[in-house]
Amino acid sequence: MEYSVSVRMNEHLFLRDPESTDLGRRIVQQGIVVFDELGFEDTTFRKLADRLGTKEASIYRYFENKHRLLVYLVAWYWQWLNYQVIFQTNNLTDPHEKLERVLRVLLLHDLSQAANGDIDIQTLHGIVIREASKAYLTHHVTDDNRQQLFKPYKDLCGRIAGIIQEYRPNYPFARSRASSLIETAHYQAFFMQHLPSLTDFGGQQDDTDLLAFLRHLLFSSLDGGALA
Amino acid sequence: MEYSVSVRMNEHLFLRDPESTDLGRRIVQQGIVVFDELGFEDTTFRKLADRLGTKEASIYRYFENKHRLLVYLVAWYWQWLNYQVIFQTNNLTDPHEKLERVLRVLLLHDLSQAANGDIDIQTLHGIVIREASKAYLTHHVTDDNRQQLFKPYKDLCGRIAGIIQEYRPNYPFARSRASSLIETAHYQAFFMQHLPSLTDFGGQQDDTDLLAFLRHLLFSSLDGGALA
DNA sequence: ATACAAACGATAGTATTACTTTCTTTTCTG
DNA sequence: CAGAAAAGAAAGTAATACTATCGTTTGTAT
Repeated sequence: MEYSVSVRMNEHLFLRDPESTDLGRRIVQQGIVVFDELGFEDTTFRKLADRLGTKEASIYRYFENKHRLLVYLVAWYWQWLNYQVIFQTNNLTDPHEKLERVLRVLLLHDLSQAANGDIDIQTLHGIVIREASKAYLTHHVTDDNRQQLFKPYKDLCGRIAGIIQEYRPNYPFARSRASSLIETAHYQAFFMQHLPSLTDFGGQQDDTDLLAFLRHLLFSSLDGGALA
Repeated sequence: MEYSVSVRMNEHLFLRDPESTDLGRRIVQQGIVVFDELGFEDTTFRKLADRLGTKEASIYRYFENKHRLLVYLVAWYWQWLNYQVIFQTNNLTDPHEKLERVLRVLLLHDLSQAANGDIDIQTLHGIVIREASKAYLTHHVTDDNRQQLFKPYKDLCGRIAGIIQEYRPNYPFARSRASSLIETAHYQAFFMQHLPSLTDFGGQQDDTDLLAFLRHLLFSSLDGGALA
């Protein structure tokens, strides 16, 4: 069973394609490790270069700056996740069951073994939870958007919104419902770990309760009654 | 009618209380303007100092760094909002009506005139939408939390969760529901403005539809049926 | 009115960051 | 095996994120 995805990434996401060379792949792989260990703010290309036994200048040949590296990693994650959603819902007919699978994919349930080459999905998931919103919460979001940097995220939202429409054709907020589902899954996971009093599942390792919350929130909004 | 709130802010939020001096108040007031114009990343104390006709060193006497200034502004906003929720729901008995008011407060409906001294609430609201999550999405969130920097946010969530419990005593996710309500209100507003295809109210000025979405999402989750 | 402290202004200095440039050597490819 | 692409190495620059010191102003208590 080979899950390896080799989707082509948008050219604006890098200066030189990191998938094309050994150093490039190591930058991405160790980039994930360094972001995870130091956090986005404290990460520098210098530190990453030291860890790779190379020089800053070499990394700059692949990515304009660390923000672009983050955007690349996050985009890669969304593309991978979109693929997982396709894979897990393809053979299903019941939209309810499809949404159930989407929920599990978002929490990376049963996907840890879906290893992909040298990318550590679990660690990348953690980075997405803590750092992904910094990819778009910038002053230059409009320029970045014009360069299609967020297309993978939009594609994933679009796909989930499509399933929502299948499940309930008259629901008028499919896109917002999809994006809020993804976002809610992530910061609730963050709160659960770091600011537990903002959740009802404080300090748990297991995300069974988080899944229950998301499931109830999703289906009650779709099954529920009166819409303005 | 005087809305002016003079709540005491947590001492860990600053080095010297900015409310105690003229320069301090101007740092806060112009800090909002500069964060709004340049965004958090491109803001520096140097630029803020230039605009104030003072020096970096003077600002450092009030705030350890710009992250702390952001945390201060965001905390101020949550405190102010919490006060508004209290004010707007105090005389009400119907929890449904209370939640309706909460929704409107979150979107700053009918509050623009609730001016507060030299703080521009509308602009601060914009900063909270774009930058607030950077206050806690850091590597040092646990230390910051230990210093109670996020207490105002927690207090607001706690208050809203309390109203949710009043409305539906058996709902098991009141805290998560409250925090996800606040977060959803904010990034949907951000998406609406900057990444409209992630929402169903693309590019609108008016947030009537956003309010409708949030209302439906909230009440369907609370009025809805079966809970696991 | 004066004395004392607190606040502010002004200057300078440091380590680090976020790059860019250039040139040489290695590695890959046809 | 020739040429191109990639990587290594060294150096440099402007800006950032502070810290330290010291003199002057301003506010406050007596």
